[in-house]
Amino acid sequence: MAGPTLRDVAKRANVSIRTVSNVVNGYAPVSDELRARVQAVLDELDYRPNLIARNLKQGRTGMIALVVPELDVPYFAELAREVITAARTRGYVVMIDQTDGDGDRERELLGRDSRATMFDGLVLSPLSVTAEELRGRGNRVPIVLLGEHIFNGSFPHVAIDNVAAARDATEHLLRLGRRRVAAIGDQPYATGETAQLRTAGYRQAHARHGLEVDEALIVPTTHFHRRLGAEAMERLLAMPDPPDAVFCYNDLLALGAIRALIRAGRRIPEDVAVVGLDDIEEGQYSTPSLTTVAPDKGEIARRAVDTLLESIRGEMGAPPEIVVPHRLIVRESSAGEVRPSI
Amino acid sequence: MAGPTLRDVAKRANVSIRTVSNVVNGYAPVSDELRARVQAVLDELDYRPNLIARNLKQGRTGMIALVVPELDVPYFAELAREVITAARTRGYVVMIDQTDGDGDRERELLGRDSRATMFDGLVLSPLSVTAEELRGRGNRVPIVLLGEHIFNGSFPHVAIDNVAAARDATEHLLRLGRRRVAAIGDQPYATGETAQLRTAGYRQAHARHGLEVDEALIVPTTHFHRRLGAEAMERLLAMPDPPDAVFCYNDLLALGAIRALIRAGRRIPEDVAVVGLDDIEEGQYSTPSLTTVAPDKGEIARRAVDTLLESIRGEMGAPPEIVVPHRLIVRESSAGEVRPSI
DNA sequence: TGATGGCTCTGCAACGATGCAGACATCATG
DNA sequence: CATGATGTCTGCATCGTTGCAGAGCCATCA
Repeated sequence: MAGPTLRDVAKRANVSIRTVSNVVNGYAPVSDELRARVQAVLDELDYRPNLIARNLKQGRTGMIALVVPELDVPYFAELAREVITAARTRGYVVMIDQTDGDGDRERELLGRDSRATMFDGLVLSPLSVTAEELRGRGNRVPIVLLGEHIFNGSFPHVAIDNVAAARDATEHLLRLGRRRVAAIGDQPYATGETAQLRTAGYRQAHARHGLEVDEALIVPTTHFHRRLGAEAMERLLAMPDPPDAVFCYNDLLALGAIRALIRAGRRIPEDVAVVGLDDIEEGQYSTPSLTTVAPDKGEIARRAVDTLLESIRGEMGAPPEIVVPHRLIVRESSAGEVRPSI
Repeated sequence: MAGPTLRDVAKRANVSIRTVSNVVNGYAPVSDELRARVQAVLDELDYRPNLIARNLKQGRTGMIALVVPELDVPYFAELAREVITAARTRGYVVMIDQTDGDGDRERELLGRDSRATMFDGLVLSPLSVTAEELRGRGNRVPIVLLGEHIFNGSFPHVAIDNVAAARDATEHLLRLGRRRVAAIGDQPYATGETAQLRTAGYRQAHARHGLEVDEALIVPTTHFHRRLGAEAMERLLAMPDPPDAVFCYNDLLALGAIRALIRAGRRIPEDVAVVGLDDIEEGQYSTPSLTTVAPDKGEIARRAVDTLLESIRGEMGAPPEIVVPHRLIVRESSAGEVRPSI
């Protein structure tokens, strides 16, 4: 199973190991004649460099790790794709791991037996691990954080402006004349910073329009999955004074909500308009297609990888807080007629 | 940046490097007193083993690579999740790469500069690379193939029975009384083996029911994406005698077809019943929810990883052809009333 | 002719860990 | 007391590669 090494090639070609290495890498000058002879033996034995040995010598692996909560959540799958692509164009490959939103698994990464040392850097989309934990564990692997946890400037960090994104989504609904706009996805507890930022944006939009927020219209969910979106929508529909629009904190919640609305016989957007956030491809083909706030995922991935590589090269000053643009994409789920404002 | 090595710890604790290694690994007996002293220094310096060096010495990395066409295609995302999970429980981590269905990128894997040698094994879901190419390149990394390319027994191989799966889907529609069942997704060219197997199953179902296949109802597509499913459906609807059911070769095509049907004002399943294949989560929440043939993805992943690990340990005889079970899941897109057979 | 420089090519050491064989001390046994 | 067994601990070699310093050799030039 084990292939030939530089030594095997050297012996067969009657040259030094070093010369074979030079031929393989094209580093030092080698006469054409000798190069041809060595190359012939390389071909004959089908030599492949042992990358592990090379990595040890050079102190780098050319691999970065991407850690996300769940790879089969479309947002993360689409993001992972972009990260892999961005890394590839920069000469890196990507190991992917999932934490299943399990804080212990996130912390494992920082522990003594973590495989993190095999990677030149780490892109982490954290759910529950805190900045203190990250800092405490004197981990030696450069890290870039993704997503929207609030980190106090200790780590480089790439995200959209969540407050603005939620405000844009909500204002879109208010401008359409909707006056009872619900919000699905708040997470009013320690690890729910992202959700709380979105709730803040939702409130800002109301404030800008001089409207009171009906607290009963803010429905928390423990996760951002389709089923929970559907359940939340059902609860909203059971209210005596149900909403005429709903802003869901991600597209999956929105697609679940749409499903519940259709099952309940409501028309979208005539009876209830729906807006999501993430712009997953599924939302383009759902019925109705989904209005959403689209983060620039390619840009998130590229900035994250670039920042990580800077950090790996030791070129980084203060950890940057990178804000990536987003934009509202209006589709059928909110494109219905505008009702007259009161 | 570089952390302390065994040598640093040994020097500080006044013991041999070897003893520190023994403490770290718990290999050889070390007296309690000495162990405690060494452990204290390990903690003090926050020693982390250099996994690359360990890998070099042991000749293995504990990493396998998973190569899929597109990670943001839900089927592959869900499969990747299962592979990562299966690998983790067996002590491995997973590097993921995408080929974008580009044959050259698949072949790169086998080339001289491939990073494949960094991994203990490779799970490959090939689109265009052939068995000959795989065999030709004397690659030394154990491989397991996923998906349904026909490989002539040279490589271990995990897949569902595509003919049976397609037959089950088609028969389901025929049993509902549908008589003009279309097929979307044939690929009548070299790299379309999977699609061709599904077409064969589609024909078998018709034969079993003593029905002729209307060749005009078989619509090929170059890829298995939503947009192409919608376009194919539009073409079918434009026919003078349009279908009353459609079997799509994967769920994305089916979801695209559903989208086109709704836009055209057709009722599902009353006017046209739809069946997909893959059982991606999205199909549970679409409107209507999607009848589909579900491969056991967890089993595919587990068998693939187990087979790969056997191969890595050199315990493999003839390369196994593993067939994983599938089952039909009936949902709204085909659950409408049964028409009387003619 | 001898010094100089450039071009090739080589051997040694090192990256940081582990396998192996053996050294040494201690203790029990005949 | 000699012997062997046992339990700890150590040093050397090694995994396959690359960095470094330098050894030859030839041509050039004064």
